[in-house]
Amino acid sequence: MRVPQGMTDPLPRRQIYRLPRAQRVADIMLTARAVFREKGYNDAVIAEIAERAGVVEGTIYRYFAGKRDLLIKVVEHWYEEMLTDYDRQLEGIRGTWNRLRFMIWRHLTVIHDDPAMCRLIFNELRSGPEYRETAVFELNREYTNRTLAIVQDAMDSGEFRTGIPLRIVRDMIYGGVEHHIWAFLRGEGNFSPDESADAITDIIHRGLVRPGAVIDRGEQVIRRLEELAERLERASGQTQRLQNASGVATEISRTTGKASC
Amino acid sequence: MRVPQGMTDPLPRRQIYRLPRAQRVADIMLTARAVFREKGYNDAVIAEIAERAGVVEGTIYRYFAGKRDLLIKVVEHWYEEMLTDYDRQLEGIRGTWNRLRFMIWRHLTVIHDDPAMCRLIFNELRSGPEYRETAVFELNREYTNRTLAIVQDAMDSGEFRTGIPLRIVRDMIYGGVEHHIWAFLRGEGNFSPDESADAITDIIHRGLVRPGAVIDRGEQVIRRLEELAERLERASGQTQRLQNASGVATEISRTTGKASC
DNA sequence: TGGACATGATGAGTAACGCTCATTAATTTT
DNA sequence: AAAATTAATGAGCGTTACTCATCATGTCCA
Repeated sequence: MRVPQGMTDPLPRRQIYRLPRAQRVADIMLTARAVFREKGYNDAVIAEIAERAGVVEGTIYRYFAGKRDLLIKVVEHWYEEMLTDYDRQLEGIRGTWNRLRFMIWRHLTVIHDDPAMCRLIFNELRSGPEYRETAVFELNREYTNRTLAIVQDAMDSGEFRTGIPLRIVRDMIYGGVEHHIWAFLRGEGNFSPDESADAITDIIHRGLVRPGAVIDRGEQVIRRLEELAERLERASGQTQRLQNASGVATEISRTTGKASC
Repeated sequence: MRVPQGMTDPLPRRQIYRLPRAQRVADIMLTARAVFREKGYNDAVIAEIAERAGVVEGTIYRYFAGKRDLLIKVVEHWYEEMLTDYDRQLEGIRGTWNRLRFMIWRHLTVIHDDPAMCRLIFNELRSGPEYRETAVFELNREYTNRTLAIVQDAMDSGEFRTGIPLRIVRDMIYGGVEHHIWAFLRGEGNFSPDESADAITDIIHRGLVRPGAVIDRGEQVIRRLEELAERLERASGQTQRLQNASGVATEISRTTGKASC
């Protein structure tokens, strides 16, 4: 037998609070961020986000096109927040090595401070087919371009040698960092942003910097021999070329020997 | 009105073929590989794999613990296949630069030849929590260790400076490659394994090689000329020339050695 | 003050999908 | 030929992202 239809408790539905759109969106995004952080994208459940945000599932779909859209918005918001003050900090740093080091260190530090969020970006967001339409993509582009500008400046001034595509430099830096922090992102082990930044900057810098002001004669000879070898390799298949190349090598090496030191 | 229960067609169930376990597993894995390649992990549907393999969903779960397990088995199989002949190829290459270049080039080539499969590894498999228990993880370890052994050898011989953690070198190489091929994996644009390998090897090598001042210049010249000789030998494809090339190298080294400081 | 209106919020319902298991039938053993 | 074994089936279940008809609340205006 049920409770008779008295005045009391005809509708067990709880009080509904209506909030302005902006407030609701902010609430949901904050909760979603927390849940995504804790569970990752796949294991995060919309129902839980809804409950913790104090709404019902349908409400979320009123403001977000779907789970994926929610992820994107959450990450974009975090990313924009994260990039604040970036340029101002960089402005205060002089010297190619220091500036490069700062960019690398900053990147490492962001990851170190919020691995869960970075995991979302690296593992989930960036795999998706819509990544290029994302604000994160565009912001990231600008961000890495700032690093490349440092390299370009150094090339222009003669400090770095030219001929290395900037794209490769970018890949080595950011790819290297990413690979480096991979285990940490998975919760295995730790790393020091300072030490890692030193090591990575070191390799990159040495890989790009022009050898000592005076290029000795030996270096010149070797370079020309190497170019020659490349040409021979490309045109290889002909045995008779080898003979020739060896002959040339011998001849030049004599010069080198004399001129080195 | 239904068909009366005559002798004809009482069970519309099709003929069931029972295959030996190994055969079934192979069939399913082959089909699964195709579907995963076409759709990616998330969009691949077990029902489709079953249908295309000529079985029913339940059959797949008889041989695989779940969708994830199926992915892992499929990728492991591909990976093992892919690593065949690896060591034998490397054995035939001399000189630090060339050996490094080969490792990088090989990696790039694998990706270039089967991007869909690599996408599965990079985006899906490696994100999962069970990656470290995977055979792919272990194989990958060995694979990268071979690269690090090359670097270590160069450090031992004095060709590379020491003090840079090998881990960082590994990160720069493999992270750099990965970042480099990212757009390609997403189906945006292309890349040349040859050119990319040259550029990446170049930065890494220069980043690690000991500056001329420390090691004596003559030694450096000799080493690089020796590498040159090796390259020329390979380019010619003639074994008998080896004698000749070695002779030249020796001769040069004598000259250089005398002249160096 | 009260009724109309716009819209925030609800929650029951749907489709898709991974996965399970009792049942069926092909194959082997006795 | 019967019994035992086990590959294979397919109906069904639980979960989860997502939809939509309905309801409730705050606002505006007569």
